[in-house]
Amino acid sequence: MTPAAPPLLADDRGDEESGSQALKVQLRLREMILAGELPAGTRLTELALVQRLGASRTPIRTALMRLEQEGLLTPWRSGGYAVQQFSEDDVADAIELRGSIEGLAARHLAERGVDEAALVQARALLGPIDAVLRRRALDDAAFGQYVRHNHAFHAWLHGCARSAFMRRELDRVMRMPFASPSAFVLVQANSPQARDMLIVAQHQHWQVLDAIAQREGQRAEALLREHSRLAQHNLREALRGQPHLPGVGLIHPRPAAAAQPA
Amino acid sequence: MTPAAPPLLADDRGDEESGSQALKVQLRLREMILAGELPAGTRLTELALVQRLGASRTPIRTALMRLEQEGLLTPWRSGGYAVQQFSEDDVADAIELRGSIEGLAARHLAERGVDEAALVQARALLGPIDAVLRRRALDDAAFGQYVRHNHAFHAWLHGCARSAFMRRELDRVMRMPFASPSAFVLVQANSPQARDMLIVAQHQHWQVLDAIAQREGQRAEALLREHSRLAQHNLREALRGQPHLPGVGLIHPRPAAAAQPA
DNA sequence: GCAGGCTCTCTTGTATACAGAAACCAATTC
DNA sequence: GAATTGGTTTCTGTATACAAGAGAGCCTGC
Repeated sequence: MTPAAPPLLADDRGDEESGSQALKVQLRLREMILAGELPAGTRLTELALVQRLGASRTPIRTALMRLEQEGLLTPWRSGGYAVQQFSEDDVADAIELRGSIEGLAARHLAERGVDEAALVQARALLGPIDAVLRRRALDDAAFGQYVRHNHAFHAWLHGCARSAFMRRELDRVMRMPFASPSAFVLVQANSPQARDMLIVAQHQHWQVLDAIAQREGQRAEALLREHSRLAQHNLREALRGQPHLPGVGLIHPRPAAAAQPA
Repeated sequence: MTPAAPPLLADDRGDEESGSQALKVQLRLREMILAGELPAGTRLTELALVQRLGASRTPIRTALMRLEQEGLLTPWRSGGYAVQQFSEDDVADAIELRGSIEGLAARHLAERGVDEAALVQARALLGPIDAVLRRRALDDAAFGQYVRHNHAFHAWLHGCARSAFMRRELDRVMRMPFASPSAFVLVQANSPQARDMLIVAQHQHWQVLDAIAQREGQRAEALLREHSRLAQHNLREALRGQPHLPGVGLIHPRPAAAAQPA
């Protein structure tokens, strides 16, 4: 489909060969989970992972704790972890929560004001998206570019928060499984409405920026909440249409969750 | 002041003698940090903690990772951790974020409706607060009771969320340093306005419940956002008046943060 | 035939040894 | 006197051995 990275989740800097064992295990495990190699509900025991991944228990333990914090693993009643099972409600709530928090951040920005330099910077981030969308038909590369620039715009918004706390939380919310601003964008890359949806999204981007510049806090907040509803739509499409995409297998359409004994 | 637990943060079930080493270390470290025994910016090395706390490196490592996730520790550039430094903006944003997320949850409840049984349960939680506040003058025990019941009411709200994801996030937000619904309530326990503030807060509790019952989502959300502003007020009072309270020493009044070379 | 208890195994929790990397200090040289 | 460079120290990252707890399965007794 696209070059390399699975675009459903924000990729932390292209998977490098280097890095600590713990990081390698963390990335590999995440990959395995999202690829469906480890289905939801699977119990993960440290010893089994030692054999399977070739690292010792210590870095594996570290990686497991990180992935639990990330939300991909859930604690097992008697220690250890299992692959998290997501309901459709889980993902919908995650997306709405992301919209809420980003909306809060945008309202802050509007109410407190931002310097012209930051606005110029943001406009420079939206420009390339306009350029990409100017074409009538979009290929996979174009969608990849959209995802990348979209990510950069949201990252700009996050970076403008006044407190380190808020920046951390916004970062967290963007890393949540399936709640990333670009989640499921590629789902219907080849559908006829795909381009139209990006057109709408980009329009919202510009309006958010305008609201911030005009210091219309309420409007900025409402816009970002609405913005996240596009992701909701994409999620529903992904579940109905193409349940084979990476990560979608973790989402159980109807029942909340049943396989977790604790 | 009050019986045992430091009421600034949500206490996870009164500190038990039992439990794993990792848990004991985690609780002890948190206590030391909030007591000011480990001032903001202090670097924590594993080996030093081995000597100081008597546990081995493994559970100490675990506890440090947990406390980082909790937000009390921040990563040090070359591995390890330092005690997190909070700016006033950090705490203000944390409180507002809590209000936003709780507001979102309350709106969901109102829009989707809750069964009568849950409402009865909630009213049963607010009753005791009414009883406590009926007295003209409140002693420390009364404030302690308020904190406990207040916590229970917010926990009820959180427990009603439809998705496990939302419940997890609400739990998280209540555990964030200084953002707990009862944070800083005891700050001015002996001030003349203290009781009045609790009266207002309790009024808001009832209105939230009413809004949910009437399925007025927007009203429920606005009420909980406003509700969190009481905590904002208490925070400011705490910083101005009594900077010796547990945990307040971690909050640096003006500058965002300077001591973190990360 | 069923229930209770025992044992055995599997898994995590804990302790510790070893290696590599980074920071610090001091000495030496320009 | 300042800067650089070398060694030394300290710290985390990793591997692994040991212990304790839970759970399953089996055996025995009723």
